[in-house]
Amino acid sequence: MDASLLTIQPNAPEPIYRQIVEQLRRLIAGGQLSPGELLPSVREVAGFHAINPMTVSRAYGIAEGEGLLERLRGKGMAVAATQRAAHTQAQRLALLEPQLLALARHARELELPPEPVLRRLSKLLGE
Amino acid sequence: MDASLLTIQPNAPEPIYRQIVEQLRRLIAGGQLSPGELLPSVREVAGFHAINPMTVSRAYGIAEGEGLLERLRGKGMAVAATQRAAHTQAQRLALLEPQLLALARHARELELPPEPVLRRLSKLLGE
DNA sequence: CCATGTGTATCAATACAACAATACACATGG
DNA sequence: CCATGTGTATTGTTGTATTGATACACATGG
Repeated sequence: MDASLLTIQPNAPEPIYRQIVEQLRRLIAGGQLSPGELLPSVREVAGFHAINPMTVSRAYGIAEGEGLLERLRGKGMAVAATQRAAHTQAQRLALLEPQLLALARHARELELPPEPVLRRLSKLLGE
Repeated sequence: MDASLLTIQPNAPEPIYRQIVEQLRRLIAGGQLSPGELLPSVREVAGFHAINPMTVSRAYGIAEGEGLLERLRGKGMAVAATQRAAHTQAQRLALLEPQLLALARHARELELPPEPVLRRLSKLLGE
């Protein structure tokens, strides 16, 4: 894996370390990261995105605590072998559920009918 | 408007005062709150949701600064008369755009095809 | 052996959010 | 007039979170 695969937005309200964790979770579930695959080092990610190494370390530590990654002493962090190559579609969809719920709630507050929302999302998904 | 119309999640990562502002923005754009309509008082909202009055005041102040609300001295806060009764559908859809973009990006990281995502959202919107 | 590469423990600095307790200016309504 | 209702400025405190700088322990590989 290359450090450029990660997308970091330093100015987003969501903290950087959590952006990394969530992104790792999805990339692993989706199969873009395979079990055993070595991740870029803390310093490599930090240098590439101009952030602090400790911020990356924190993200890695949390991901390890969740069983997403495992430490290879002296080597670095790798995708945990206990992770399946890719989750089922239903499992992956479940990871989107909170976001889908929030979106539906906001659409209701905006009194938006389903169609235009679905149409717009459909367009964004097809790119 | 009743204080119960607002939904507050004290444990959410998003700060309370911003939850209120964003919610007001959508309720006004959607027309559930009409121009001139009086909002529940700071103390009323705070009491109902067991939060600090100053937190509500802060939200009201920001909403006023954005032109969503206006102060009626001695009365309280009301939906600004400059707000149209309801925005056009396109305007309201635009308020969802950031969320839709994030959702599309996450779906791509999960390697999810459009169909199941759209199907799930469709179900949530129709309730 | 030791230079080099891992991750990270530790401490500090900063910012932010929420709460609490007042006090104040203002308008309303009896 | 004045009790009561608005919102808000002020000050202080608390708790949490985020990021950063530094130094360290450890394993690898020549």
